[in-house]
Amino acid sequence: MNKSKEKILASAKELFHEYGFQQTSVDEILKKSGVTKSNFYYHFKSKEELGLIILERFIKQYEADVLMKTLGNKSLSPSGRLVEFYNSVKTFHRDLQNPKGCPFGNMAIEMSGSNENFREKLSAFFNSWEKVIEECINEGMSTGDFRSDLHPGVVAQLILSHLEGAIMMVKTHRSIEPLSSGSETIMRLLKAA
Amino acid sequence: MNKSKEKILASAKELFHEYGFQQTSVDEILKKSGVTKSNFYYHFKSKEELGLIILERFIKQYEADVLMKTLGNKSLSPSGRLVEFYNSVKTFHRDLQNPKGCPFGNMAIEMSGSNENFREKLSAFFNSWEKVIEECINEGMSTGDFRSDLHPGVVAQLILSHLEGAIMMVKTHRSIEPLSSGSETIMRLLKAA
DNA sequence: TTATTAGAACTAACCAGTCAGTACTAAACA
DNA sequence: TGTTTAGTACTGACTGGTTAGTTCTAATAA
Repeated sequence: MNKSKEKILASAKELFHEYGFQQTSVDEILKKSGVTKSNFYYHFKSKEELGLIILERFIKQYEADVLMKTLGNKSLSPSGRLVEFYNSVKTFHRDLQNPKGCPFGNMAIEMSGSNENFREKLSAFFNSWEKVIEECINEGMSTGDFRSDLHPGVVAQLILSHLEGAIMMVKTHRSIEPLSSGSETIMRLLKAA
Repeated sequence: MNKSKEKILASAKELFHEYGFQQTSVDEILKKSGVTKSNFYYHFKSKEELGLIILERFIKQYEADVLMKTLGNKSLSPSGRLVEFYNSVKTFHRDLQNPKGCPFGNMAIEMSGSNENFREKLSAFFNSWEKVIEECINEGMSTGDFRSDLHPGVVAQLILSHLEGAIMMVKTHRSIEPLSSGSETIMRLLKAA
């Protein structure tokens, strides 16, 4: 059931990632999904509502499919988890013919200045993402995986900031290099002496 | 002379930074600058041409007013230059009531996927920015300011990626903290043992 | 004279969003 | 059994407004 609604969600998710929220018109979503405009407004009260629903879904999916399976994988060592996390991010961005950037980072830059609903959701998600990294770093400092002369929270913040910036560079230079070489350097800088 | 042209350039520069290129209409630029539409198209053949000219000007201004005066200030030690650079970036973003993000990073995310002219200019600028950082790091490794067990180019790339990501976080969280604490951590990680 | 500016009317495409009405299904009723 | 009712999903035509860009005439400044 709700075949049209799911088609809209799937098409819009792709278009928002590739072109951004504001640069994607409702008509383009309609064209891609093959749904009529009136049906669209039967399922969603506005384009903004659709965008927020897609963002929420994407966050939940990312937490379950990426964060929990890499940074939260307790069967690996803390440094092994971080490496796995970087690998999955690299795979996500390398598989694209022309890199579309981080869905969350793109939206944060595009929407934070003009829409508080998007900004608040993204700010909260970045915080929780940071927390997941922090836990991994904290454990790695105990086990001796990582140097322990820094605050885990500060290191986690640095890792996430760097990741978002590196993905921006991947998109701008059309090359995976800034992410792969940057993540390797982060791993080296974090190694215990 | 060219009073109208300069007014257009100044108004559009601010609007592009605050709302982005695509989200700023020509009519809004006209309203802010007090120039008529026919006059606008007398000076610029299109909105895209205006955007590219503003980007070029902004790059040159940034290289002269920020990069050369901080990272290129040979009267300071290499680590002193890097600290000065971070200070000037922090000041730029802290002075804003609500942070608008990095003009170059914003534009890179907004335009890289849809306009090759913007993407190429931004990619080239990020490369040259990286080179300026690399020179400072390289010299700092010789003087003993920085640890020298890493390639200066790779470190420079990491610094720039992190900076852009941190500014994204400043914009999203509406707080300067990710940038100030991140830059401090970078300085610590780079210190010679 | 030549460069610049003003003004206003215009186009064609696009924008988000609305509307009255249709089609189908399934349960409730009599 | 046949009839009513209700909810869900859907449609095509439409509205009012905005977009970048054009075309004209006429005034003003260097």
